[in-house]
Amino acid sequence: MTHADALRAELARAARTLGAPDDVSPILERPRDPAFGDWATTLAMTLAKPLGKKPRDIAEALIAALDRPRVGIVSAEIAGPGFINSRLDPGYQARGLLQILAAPEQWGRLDIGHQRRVCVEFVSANPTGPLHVGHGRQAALGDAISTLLEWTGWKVDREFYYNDAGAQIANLAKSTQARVRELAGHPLAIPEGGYHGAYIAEIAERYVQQHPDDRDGNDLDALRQFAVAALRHEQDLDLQAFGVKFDTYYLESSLYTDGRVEQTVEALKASGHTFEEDGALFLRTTTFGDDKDRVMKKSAAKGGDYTYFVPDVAYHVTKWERGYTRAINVQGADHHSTTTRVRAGLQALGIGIPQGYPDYVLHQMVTVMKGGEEVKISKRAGSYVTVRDLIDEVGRDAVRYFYLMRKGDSQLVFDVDLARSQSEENPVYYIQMAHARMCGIFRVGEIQAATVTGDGVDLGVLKEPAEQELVKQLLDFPAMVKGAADNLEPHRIAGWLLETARAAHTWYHKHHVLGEPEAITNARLVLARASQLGIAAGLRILGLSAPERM
RNA sequence: GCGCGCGUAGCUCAGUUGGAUAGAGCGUCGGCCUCCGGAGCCGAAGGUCGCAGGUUCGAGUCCUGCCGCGCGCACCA
Repeated sequence: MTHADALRAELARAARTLGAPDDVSPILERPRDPAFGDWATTLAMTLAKPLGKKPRDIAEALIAALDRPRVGIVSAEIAGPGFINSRLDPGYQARGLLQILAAPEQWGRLDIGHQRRVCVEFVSANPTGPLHVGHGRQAALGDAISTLLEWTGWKVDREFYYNDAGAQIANLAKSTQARVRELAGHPLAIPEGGYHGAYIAEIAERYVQQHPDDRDGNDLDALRQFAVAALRHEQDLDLQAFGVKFDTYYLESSLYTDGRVEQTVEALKASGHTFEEDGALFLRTTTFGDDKDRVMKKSAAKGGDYTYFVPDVAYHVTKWERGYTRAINVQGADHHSTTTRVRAGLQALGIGIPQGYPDYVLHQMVTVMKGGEEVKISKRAGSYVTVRDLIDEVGRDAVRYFYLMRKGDSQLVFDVDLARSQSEENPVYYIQMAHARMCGIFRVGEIQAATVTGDGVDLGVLKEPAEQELVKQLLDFPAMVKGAADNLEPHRIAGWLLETARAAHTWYHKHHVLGEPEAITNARLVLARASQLGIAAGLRILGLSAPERM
């Protein structure tokens, strides 16, 4: 239980003595201006209507009813239309830091999920090329969202869905074939819609080395397997460089080989939500909110294949059957039309899957600028910037932070030159520097940081404004983690880290820890240790390193 | 045309679920190194929160209508 929880409970108790309903839930805010105090509540204003009294009168009665010493309040006053601004005893407030020192691994963790299982699917790139900057955003987002859910008590599996079946893979095989034949002296003939990137030619060269008996590239099946394996390996290396690990790789092709696609189609037919028209099989998705019905199986004239969303529905059935009561898919906004279709398919099956299943976190497009011009991302034309290009140029931590510092649903302009030139000025170094500085204090003072527990230390001496700001900022962490997890918005962590780093730098610059009177030094060592641990915790959620020196 | 997202400082973006005088980074300008790391600190300039209405004690935030940008709207994936 944090201090804010205790304060809310006390406010609610006081409110009930005035006749407020039992379920009253006071809202606490940090005032924008510290001059207003440490906490503000709008409780009196929200009670004005139900109690039929003026906000300021209610505020007065509330203050009188509060057991102030119990929650460390030293002063409370009414402001504006009915805010109650309260100030806390510095020592009382700072004692919250002891929670961080006592159990650093637990700090900021909550149990909302009760270890229920959730599947977070992200990246899921077709194995038809290396990962580009758009996949990078997904990798950073998906990984951070997964970690946030772990911190709030969910049992998370990170899953990568391989679209290793279908038309794009056929294109890949034929493109590789064209390159193999080029090596054998034939004119280059990349098929319509094929892949032109240089990496295809490299794969072709290796194919010929390992398949000397097929210099003319006649074995399309072997070409396909070879190319897919090569590109999966490439993508694995990209993810490794980015520090992202998956628990499960699910292959689309397996849905065909184990009969799940057929089973799903039969079940949908049996549900009565399908119909045939012009020789094609349709799912009546309009019943479930779609704006038109969708083809499931193409007519014989068009090849008779299933459209892509049919295996996608079968795939999501497996998520449900594998025990994930919650599923989150991180995807680019260009795929947003699929959400309606997949959900419609799952509803049509009528097997008890909840309506909003799965959740989607859609992120807007990433535009790449290089040399002052937009780089058009086209795998087929072979012009794009890969995740590994970025990592090589600005470093893993900076790339991750860059992706995560803004909300997913705003468009992201990734200016490669800027990211590179700013690498010295990048906020991530500012944050990591704050962490390193805190570590530096212990290094210089030759103090084992872990031995600082705060036992017997009077934290009431942390009275400087810069100290109190830093204390409040650190103690806000658990609430901020909860907000970020509830909304699946890791960028809130990035913002918190920046503010915390700023508060830490300011404090560090104004006040010394070592060489002060013993009582001061001891209290400030607690604050330094708590800052170091708090910043490290935030960095860890985003998948960034917390260096002890830079 | 329809659906989703976005429009906030010169640029890139936050804005704690409707709160008080709208913030940060970069850029620009001006200060600060005997001092636990200057990869830092302090300060200044810079805003019609796209436009117009509405809801209420109170709107950048919610509703409606416009304008602009992006992405979707296949028997492509």
